This record gives sequence, structure tokens and C-alpha cells, in this order.
Amino acid sequence: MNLPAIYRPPYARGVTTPLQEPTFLILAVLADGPRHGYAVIQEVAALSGGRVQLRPGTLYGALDRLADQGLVTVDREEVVDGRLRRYYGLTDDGADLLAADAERLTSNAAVALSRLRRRGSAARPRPSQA
Amino acid sequence: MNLPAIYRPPYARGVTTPLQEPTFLILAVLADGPRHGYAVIQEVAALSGGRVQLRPGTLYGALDRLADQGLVTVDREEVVDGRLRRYYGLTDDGADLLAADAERLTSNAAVALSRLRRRGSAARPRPSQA
DNA sequence: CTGAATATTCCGGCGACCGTAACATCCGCC
DNA sequence: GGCGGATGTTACGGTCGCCGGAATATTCAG
Repeated sequence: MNLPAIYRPPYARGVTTPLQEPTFLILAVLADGPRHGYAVIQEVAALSGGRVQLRPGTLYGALDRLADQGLVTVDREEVVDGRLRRYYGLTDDGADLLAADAERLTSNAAVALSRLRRRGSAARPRPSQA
Repeated sequence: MNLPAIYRPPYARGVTTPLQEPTFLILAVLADGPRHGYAVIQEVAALSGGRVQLRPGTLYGALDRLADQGLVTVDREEVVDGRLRRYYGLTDDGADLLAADAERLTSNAAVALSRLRRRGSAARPRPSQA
């Protein structure tokens, strides 16, 4: 079962290779530098145009999972005003995986758009002007 | 609040708006014209470079679901050598959703790559090499 | 003192996908 | 002339990421 090379090297056990959108965006946020959980939620919302509103359960669950997989690590912890802040940072493995997955997204999008254009020759109602 | 318009119009109840990769690729294959299930499996494998090997359960489950959502329809049925062939075709709603999702993928990939580039120039906390 | 924002933890539940087997027909091979 | 493989669909148990919501705790606005 020739696993096609892409999606294997560093992604040890259990790594859901095609990242889902929430996980992908979490890694994307951390690519800019360490962040704590709550900041990730806000930044994901911002750079998805408000489309993706991470739930606490999703975020912290994903962070734990990604830490287990070695894709992120706890950078440091602070206590501000009695509240805990745990900063997570992207590892090199995480950056590699994110880059590979971004490539996958680009490729998939290109394939779909190319085939949609071919389809355009047939009948198609256009209610809105793009 | 401002639910970003994209990802709402035709995607009535239960439509998992961010398409997962198998679903996305199924729609992409059908964008080229009607296909029967088995052909979809092969074509998805081909245009994903062999990375995505659809299981029967995934494929036919997805087709039923997509048909319920009005994103694909049964185009026609043939019996060839006593074996059934059911052809599925993309609806206009399906094409719209696929186009919107391709845009989402492109955008997400761009965001990730841009942030990864920023990361490369600054600090690499994990000295793996270079 | 009530409510919103900050920040994390916990838990039940759902749905897409996986993995595999079954069933049926036709073909190549030995 | 039977065995295995390709074609094509159906069925079902299981896994896992995400959702949805509530709890906890502190600070600041009204």
C-alpha cells in the first residue's frame, strides 16, 4: 500500500493526516509565534473572517492532541492577574506538516476549479454578479 | 454576528459546510460530468496522486448524503453485464458549494504559507538544522 | 453587585470517515 | 472448469475530531 510519501515522514502515530479546518488554522496561528489558547481562538476568528469560531472544547482538545503528536509544545506559562496563561508554540514538525497540508489544499482547490471551469460550458443560471 | 454570507445560502440543514477532503474530491470529480460510484473511487485516487483511496463505505455514504442535500443527483442507471451502474451528477448547488469551498481552501493555504514565511525569517526555537 | 471579558477544564453527543466483509457477474489463467 | 481478480454496490461496527454547553476563577465597567 504505497503510501505516497507526502504525509508520512514526521507524522508519527495517529496523526490525522489531512488536517481539518480548525486544526489547520490553529497551526497557522501558531506559525506566527507562541500564543495562549484564548488568543488562538480570537486570531482564528479574525483570519477566517469570523467564519470559524473555535469552541473551548475544540481548541484545548486540539492543543492537547497536537502536543501529544509533537506538532506543538508548551512554550511557557504565565500567571496574569491570577489567571493562567499557557503559551503554545509550533515545532519544526508542526511547521512541516502545516506546509505540506497547505500544499494539499492548494492542489485540491486547483483541481476543483479547473474541472468547474470545464463544466461552465453547459447551462448554468447566474443569479448574482460575482 | 456577521456570519460571512459565504457558506449559508443553499446549504440547508446539516450540510457540513467545510467539506472534508473525501467529500470535496467526490464533488470535484463529478464537476467534470456524471460518473458512477466505482469510477469516482478511481478518479479520486488518480487526481490525488494516489493519496486518497476512498472506501466503499465512505463513497456511497457520501453520495447518499450529498443527494439528500441536493448537491448531487442520480443522473441515470444502467445495467451492464447484470451489474448495476448508478451515475451521479453535480447539481448547480453542488457546483456553487464546491467553488466556495475551493476558495476557502485557497485562502486558508495562503494564510498558512504567509505566516510560515514570516516564521522562517525570525527565530527558529528548535534548532533541527541550518 | 451584576454582567462582560479573560482563560482554562470537563463532558456528552454527533457525524464523517475507516475497515472490512458480503454479494453478484464477467474475465484471464493454469 | 475451477480459482482468483476486476467490476460495482450494500451493510455495519468502530474511531476520532469537532460541537455545544456548563463550570471555575479573576478583573473591570456600570
